[in-house]
Amino acid sequence: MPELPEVEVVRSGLAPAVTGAIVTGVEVLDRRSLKRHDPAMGDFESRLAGARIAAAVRRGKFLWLPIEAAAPTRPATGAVGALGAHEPAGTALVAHLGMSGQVLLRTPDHPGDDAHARIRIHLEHPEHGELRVDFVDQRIFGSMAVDRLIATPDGAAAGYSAGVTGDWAGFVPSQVAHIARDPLDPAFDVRAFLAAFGRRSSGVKRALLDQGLVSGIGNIYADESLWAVRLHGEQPASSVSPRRARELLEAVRQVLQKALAEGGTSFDAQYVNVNGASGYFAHSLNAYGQEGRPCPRCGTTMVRAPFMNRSSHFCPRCQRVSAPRTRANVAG
DNA sequence: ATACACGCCTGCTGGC
DNA sequence: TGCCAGCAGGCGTGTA
Repeated sequence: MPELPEVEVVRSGLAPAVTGAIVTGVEVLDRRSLKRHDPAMGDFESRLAGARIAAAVRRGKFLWLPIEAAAPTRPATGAVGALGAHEPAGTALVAHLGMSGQVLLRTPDHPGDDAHARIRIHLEHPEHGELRVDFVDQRIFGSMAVDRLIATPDGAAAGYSAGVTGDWAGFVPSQVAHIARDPLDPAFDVRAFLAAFGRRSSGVKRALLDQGLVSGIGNIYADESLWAVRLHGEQPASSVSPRRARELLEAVRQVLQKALAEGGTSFDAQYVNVNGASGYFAHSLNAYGQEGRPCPRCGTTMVRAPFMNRSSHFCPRCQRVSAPRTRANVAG
């Protein structure tokens, strides 16, 4: 369930069940799902055993659960607030769903019959009792890892956690540090984004998909956002005026928020929330997967074109590559 | 720093 | 029926 709305659906479903819970057991059924776990952190299972989960946080498509270890693993010298900007501040269980990952919340007696269950985490929650979190991932592009938390450069909360805050709030897993804030993050720097966007010579779609520039957007929501503002994905980002770039950003925000309100996009049972239920945004798609159908705006037949080893979907009439901005046509 | 090709995995679909 | 190419919502690395 890869893009921001789908990951947020998982985060919000997970949060009330796991916050405050203690890890009572970890089963790694396929170690390939630990490919992003740094062995220098120690054994994945024993790092988690006995830990208490403090929250569920998301930035872009990354999800993490800050944890308090069973026993202190660092000297209690100084308060958390006194930590230097680059000092480790605890750890987190990091999850990325890749292309086909699911995080399913279950009762402990749920049959473990998923063909692609890779990791099972057993929890004891003070109010909800025993729970099980199953990480299911057909293609194994996703992963789980225990990672150290490092301070955010801007000091702001590292990601979205629905207002739940703690000492971990200004800290991001080291493997997520290079990921830009997402467009729904209150600390998202619009001016910095517009400046960086305007310096890109590559097409606007490639720029939207660059998680180091702006996170959370994948192929579906890139196509939807570009359709909304009538931009062709191959239009060089540097040729788009700041005003148009701002409109694009606003379209991205609206598309993500609408998808989130509808529970995300599901095409099949592969993409579900923590209870295994599908979202409804697929019914609201205007561009993605609409090739051969009329453009909802102008009626022209929508097309699909190869793009970065996958596909772009757009209206050939509404969305055309325009001439680069020159001094002449900017002035005129 | 940015830009781009490629690899990582499994399973389904459509064409032959 | 069988086989195989092509396709799928993502990210990291290596190379210029």
